[in-house]
Amino acid sequence: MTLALYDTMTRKKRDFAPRDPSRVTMYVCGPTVYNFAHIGNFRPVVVFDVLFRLLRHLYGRHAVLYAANVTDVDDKINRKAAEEGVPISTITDRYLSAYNADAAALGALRPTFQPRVTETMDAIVKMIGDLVGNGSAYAAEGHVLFDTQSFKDYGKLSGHPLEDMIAGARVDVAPYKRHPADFVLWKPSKENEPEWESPFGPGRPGWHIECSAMIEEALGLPIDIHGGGIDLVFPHHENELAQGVCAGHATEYAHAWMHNGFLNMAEEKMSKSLGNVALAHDLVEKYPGEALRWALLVGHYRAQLEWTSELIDQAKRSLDRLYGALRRSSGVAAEPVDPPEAFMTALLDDLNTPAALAELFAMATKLETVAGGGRAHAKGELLAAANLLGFLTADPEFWFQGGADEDLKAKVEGLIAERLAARQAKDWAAADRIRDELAALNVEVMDGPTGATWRLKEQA
RNA sequence: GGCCUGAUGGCGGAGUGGUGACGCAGCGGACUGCAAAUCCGCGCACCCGGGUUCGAUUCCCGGUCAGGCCUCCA
Repeated sequence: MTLALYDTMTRKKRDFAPRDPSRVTMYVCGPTVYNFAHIGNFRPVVVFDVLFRLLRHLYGRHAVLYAANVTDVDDKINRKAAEEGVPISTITDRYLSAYNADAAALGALRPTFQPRVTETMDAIVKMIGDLVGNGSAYAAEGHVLFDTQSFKDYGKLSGHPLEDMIAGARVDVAPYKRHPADFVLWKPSKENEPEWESPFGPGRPGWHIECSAMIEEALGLPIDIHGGGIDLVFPHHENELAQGVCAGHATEYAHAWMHNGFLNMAEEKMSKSLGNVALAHDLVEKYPGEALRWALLVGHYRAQLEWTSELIDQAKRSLDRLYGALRRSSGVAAEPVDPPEAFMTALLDDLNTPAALAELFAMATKLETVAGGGRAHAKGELLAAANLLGFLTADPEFWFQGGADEDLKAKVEGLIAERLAARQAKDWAAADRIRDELAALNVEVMDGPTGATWRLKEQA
C-alpha cells in the first residue's frame, strides 16, 4: 500500500515518495496572528495534522519534520497594536498562544517547527539579496520587487499564465513595477511602524518571501509537501515557488502541492445580522474539540465544506456511537494491533477521511458483536485506527459525563441508586418518576445487565 | 471577462462502467417492566439533454445551477 496524494501542480493523484524516507518534510502556511482565528483557518490545521500523523505512522515518529509558520509582521497586526497602544509582540504573542491552544483543543499535534517572521529576518534579507544579485529582483522607489518575467514557469502552479494576468488586471498597477504581476519582496515601513534594517533600506518584508525563507531555514529546499488553503494557490504559492527557485538555492521547491477546499460559513450568510462569526476560540468552549475535528474531517479535504451547527451536532452523535462502543467494552483490554487494512487503504488514497471514518463504524459494530477473545482485537483495531486520526483519545466516561460537575455526579449517582432499589422492588412508577427527575437534570439513564449507566444528553 | 471545482436518497457524505459505502433521521423486529443503548432487517439517490457502450450515477460533449480564485482571507 502506497500513499497517493493529489498534487495541485500536476492536477492528479501521484504516489508519494519522499526524497529521504528518514527525513520527510512538509510545510503548511499558518496564521497571521492579529486576532482570534475563525474555524475556517483551522481546516488546514486539522487536515494537515491528519497527514502529519499518517506520515509519522508510515515513516516513523521522528522521521517527519513539519513546519507551520506564523506571520507576525503584517498591516493588520500593526493596526491592532496602534489601536491598543502596545508593541506588536503583545498582539502577536496573545493571539499565537490562543491559536495554539485552540489547535490543541481540535486535537492537532504541535508542528515540529513553528517559525516566525520576526525570527527569520536575516534569512529573508539574504534571500532577497540573492534574488537581486542574480537579476530576479529589482529595487524601485524604496521597494524591492520580484521580476516575474525572470521565471519562465511563472503561472504554472495556478494555471494563470503571465499574459492572462495583464488582461485580467483590475487593480491599479504601481508605476514602478516592470510588469503588473511583479510583487513586493521588501517595502518601506510606514510612519511609526516596526521596521528592520536591510541593504535595500529600512523596511519590512512582503508576505510571500517570508514563507520561502522560513521553509529554507526550517526544513531546507526542496521540501516533500507544501500545503495550505486553496485560496493561497494564487498568488501566494505561485510567488513562493518563483522566488524559491530563482533564489538559486535549489532547482526544485516542493515535490507535492496540496490544497484544502474552502470552508463556507453557511449559517453566517443566512444570519449575518446576528453577527455570528464562528471563531474557533468560541466553538471549543461550546462543543467538544473532538466533535469539531470530526466535523472538519467528515468531508474530503479538497471539497468545500458548509459549516453549520447541524454538522457539528451530527459529528457529536457519530462520536457518541463510537464512544458508546468503547464504554460497553470498558472491561476489555485492547490488544496492541495495527489499524485494519480497509481503513488504511482509505487514508492512503489521498486522505479519504470520510471513507476512513466509515470504517470506524464497521470496527465499532464488530466490537459490539464479536464474542470472547475477539473483542480485545476488535477494540485494539478501533482504537488504533481512531487514534491515528486523533479520535477516541478521551476516556469514554469523560466523553459522556465530562460536562457534569461533582455535585451533579453525586446527585445523579444517588438518584440512580434509588431507582435501582425501586426497580428491584418492581415499583415501576417510582422508577419512572426518578428517571424523569434525571431527565430534568439533562441526564439520560441506560439500564444494562450489570447496572445502569448514564450520560449528559447535551453538552453544557 | 479569464481560470478552476462541484451537482448522489429527508440531511451529511464516500465510491463505482453492470449485484445501490457509511453516519444521522424514519420504519419493522429482537432485547427491556417501559424506555434508552445495542443488535438484526427495511425503505429512500446518483441535476438536465445528447453521445460512446451489450450496459452509465460512473467515460465524452453541451446546458443549467452552485461555489471558489484572478484584490497579502486557510
